[in-house]
Amino acid sequence: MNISKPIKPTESELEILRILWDKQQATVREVHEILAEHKDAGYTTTLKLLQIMFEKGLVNRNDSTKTHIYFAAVSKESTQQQFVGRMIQALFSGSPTQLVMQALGNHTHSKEELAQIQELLNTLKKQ
Amino acid sequence: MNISKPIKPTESELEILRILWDKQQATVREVHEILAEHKDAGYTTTLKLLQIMFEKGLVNRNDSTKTHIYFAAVSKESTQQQFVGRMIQALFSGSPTQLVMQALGNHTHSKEELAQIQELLNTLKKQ
DNA sequence: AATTGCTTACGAAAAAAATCGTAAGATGAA
DNA sequence: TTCATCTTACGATTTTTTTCGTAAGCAATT
Repeated sequence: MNISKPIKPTESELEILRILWDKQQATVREVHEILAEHKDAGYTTTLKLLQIMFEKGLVNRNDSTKTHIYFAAVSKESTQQQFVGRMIQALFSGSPTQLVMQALGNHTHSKEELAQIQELLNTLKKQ
Repeated sequence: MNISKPIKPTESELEILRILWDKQQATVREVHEILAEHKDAGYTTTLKLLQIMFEKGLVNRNDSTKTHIYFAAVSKESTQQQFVGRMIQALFSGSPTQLVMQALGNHTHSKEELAQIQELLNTLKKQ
């Protein structure tokens, strides 16, 4: 059980994690190619970032092959939770409800999505 | 109409904005005293931060008195919106619903709060 | 074997953010 | 007036994050 305090990914690290969550695994080049679509930094920048993330324990890698393969070492869910919690503290006076209201009221949701939220809400009300 | 792109406050700037939103206005010393409860940095650090925020347009100040008085120049609401939007993009694949589900399901809400959410949900469903 | 092109490692520079030290002016009390 | 205290301004340092240049190894092709 590794209950060490969660490492907070930086902005750029988050971009990379996003890619890894999406693809499950990727080489530096693959990550870099995707990043390059939106921002422009050199290949070694991406490499270095991945290496730092590896040291921090944000990602794992398989280096049995010459071209290493990287995986996210932190789950999307726990990272989401970490950031949402942070945001609730920093911007919503510690009130999760206020965040829900804001995300619900100021963004569009399809009929199906509203139904999905309703379902969760029903479950919560029963407790 | 000032539609210049929103300045993204840094972590420390956010802490200060929080105080200003709460108190409406404050002197550097007041802000500093409150900050000092939780983190420890010198007075001039707080002063400098406020000065930088003033240059960026995050706060305004009344300097007609020797001891300047600072106000938030950006609203809590728009800043919340900015950060929530960012988070939806960065961590929830652009889906506001997913954020709602997470904030709803993984945090506790009182009976009254759930009712409040239900109310908003009803309004949205009618549209 | 030599060349080309890819890879990792790694130190170091650049940029951004946070912190602090010091000077100088104002104010009020001694 | 003089001293102590508080204030702002501001340059400089420190710390964190991001970016890059270069060296060295490996593999395929010539």
